Amino acid sequence: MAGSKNKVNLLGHVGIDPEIRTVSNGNRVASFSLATSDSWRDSTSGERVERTEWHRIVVWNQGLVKIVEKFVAKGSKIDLEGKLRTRKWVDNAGNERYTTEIHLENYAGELTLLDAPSTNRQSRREDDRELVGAGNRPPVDDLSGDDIPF
Amino acid sequence: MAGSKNKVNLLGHVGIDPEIRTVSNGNRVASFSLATSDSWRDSTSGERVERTEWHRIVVWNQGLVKIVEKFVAKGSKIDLEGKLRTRKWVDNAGNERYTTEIHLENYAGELTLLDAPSTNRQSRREDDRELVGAGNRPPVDDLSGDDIPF
Amino acid sequence: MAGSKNKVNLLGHVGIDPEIRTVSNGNRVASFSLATSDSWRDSTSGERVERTEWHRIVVWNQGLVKIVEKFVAKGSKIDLEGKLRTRKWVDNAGNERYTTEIHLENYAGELTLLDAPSTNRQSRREDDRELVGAGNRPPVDDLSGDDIPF
Amino acid sequence: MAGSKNKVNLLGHVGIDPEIRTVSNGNRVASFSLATSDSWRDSTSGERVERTEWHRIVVWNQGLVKIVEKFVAKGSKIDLEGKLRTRKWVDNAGNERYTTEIHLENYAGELTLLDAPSTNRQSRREDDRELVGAGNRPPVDDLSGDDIPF
DNA sequence: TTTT
DNA sequence: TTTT
Repeated sequence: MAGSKNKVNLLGHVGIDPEIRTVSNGNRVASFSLATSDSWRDSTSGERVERTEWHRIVVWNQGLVKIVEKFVAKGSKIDLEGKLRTRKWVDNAGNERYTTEIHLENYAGELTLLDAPSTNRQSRREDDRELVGAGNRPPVDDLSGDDIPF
Repeated sequence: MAGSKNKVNLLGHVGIDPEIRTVSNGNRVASFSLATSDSWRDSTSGERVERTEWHRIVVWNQGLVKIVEKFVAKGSKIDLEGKLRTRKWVDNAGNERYTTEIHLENYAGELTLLDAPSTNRQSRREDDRELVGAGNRPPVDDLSGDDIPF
Repeated sequence: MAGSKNKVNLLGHVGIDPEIRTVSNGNRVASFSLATSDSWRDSTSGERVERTEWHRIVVWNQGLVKIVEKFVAKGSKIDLEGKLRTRKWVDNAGNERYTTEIHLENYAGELTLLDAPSTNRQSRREDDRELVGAGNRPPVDDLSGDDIPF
Repeated sequence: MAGSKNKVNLLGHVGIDPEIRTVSNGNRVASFSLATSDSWRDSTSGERVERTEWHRIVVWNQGLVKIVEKFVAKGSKIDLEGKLRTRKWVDNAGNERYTTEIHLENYAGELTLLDAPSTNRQSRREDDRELVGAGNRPPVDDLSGDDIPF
């Protein structure tokens, strides 16, 4: 309504079981990576080339979090609609960094399940936990309810 | 067609006069930043809050580059459709970084001009040039024609 | 969510001041026509051709109805997102007919105002009323609340 | 580009094997019906209600016609993007009628196959032919190349 | 990290 | 006329 529009529509495969956290206002937030792929014929070699693009998905809508929890797992094929959001964070060396994510805030038509995952949500959440403290990754937001826009 | 989809639709204002470069295969590439804004009522204070989101746009389609050159300038209101692409680059300190951009590769319906810019493309390209070598910014691609997918 | 998707995105000009009616459950419904245009170069004559397409818009969301009432008029440029719905009706001769409309049911991101209308909603509702009983037009729905899906 | 936009995105199931015709300029055109479904909880009875919406799809792009011919059949699940077009025709009684269709004119990203059809294009074209001359249906276009906009 |  |  603000004379502005910010929409992303992706259809692809989920790369890993979704991670679900609880933020300070008590809401739960689901996040996962989604792969889409482009393919084209190389103009010089004439051969078929394929490139995979990975997208970071963050689900804020509480109804959708429940659906993700129940039905989305590694390998799931889904169609989703969200908005782009670039977050600033500081890495271990004190450098400012930016990570662009796709945020799902509304319920209506933002997530379409296109097939059942191979392993129906028998999540490897335990294994994943190993990764959480690790490395130089963008931290997950732990915003208080105050400044969450949805 | 590959059972996959990667589409972004943005409507907003251009933040700076587009920069146009020539890449090694002779093609020209236009890039600029686009602002979209979200507004919502804060749940605790009840006050109206607004946040601006900046997006990095990269135009590969040669027909669209011409249109950008002629009609798009700082302040232009446009609607565009492209695809998400995250590029890896290395900053001055040798760290790997990632920048997510919106790429416009096709002509059909990917750019809609919604009003005339205030200063009709009297670009400040000279001033901009100062910035090019500078800082810790993601470098522009200078891909050879071989690995450009469009 | 039902493994199905039905979305329309139009950007164009409003052809006539919106008509607002009250349906039997007390809700108000706004409707108007929107024009979009295509242009292309004719392959044989080489001349530029343009065609205007008219779309019938029906706004069910109560918040959007208020916005339409205040800000949308003949000549307004808007971007909207809705879903296709084909309604069956019977004309004066007793023949079954079908009319396809774009329905706006949700608030989020379904209507973007792109400029102020020339005549800021000084509606010609009186004149329009003449047309209501007339002719062989698709009747407006006067559904009870029971079978309205939103 | 013309300051206008007309896009439809549907994801659903194909209702019948596509029909492919050759028009006067030698091009082939594929057409079929696609079903999408909406479901919601009735506000008075509290029961789940579902409604199916049928869409008439017309494929003009020659590359897409080949893909439809090979891979799309009754029951196929597909995602498509096209534009709305309302055609006027005259029924047997001499009355003007209108039919709204979704036209696919461009190749890029307009058709995504989401699963294999049950009966892999063993079309019932013979049976379908019975229907062709029949009834009070909107006639298929047999436009000369001159006035086809794509 | 996904999938075809 | 499809599908879940």
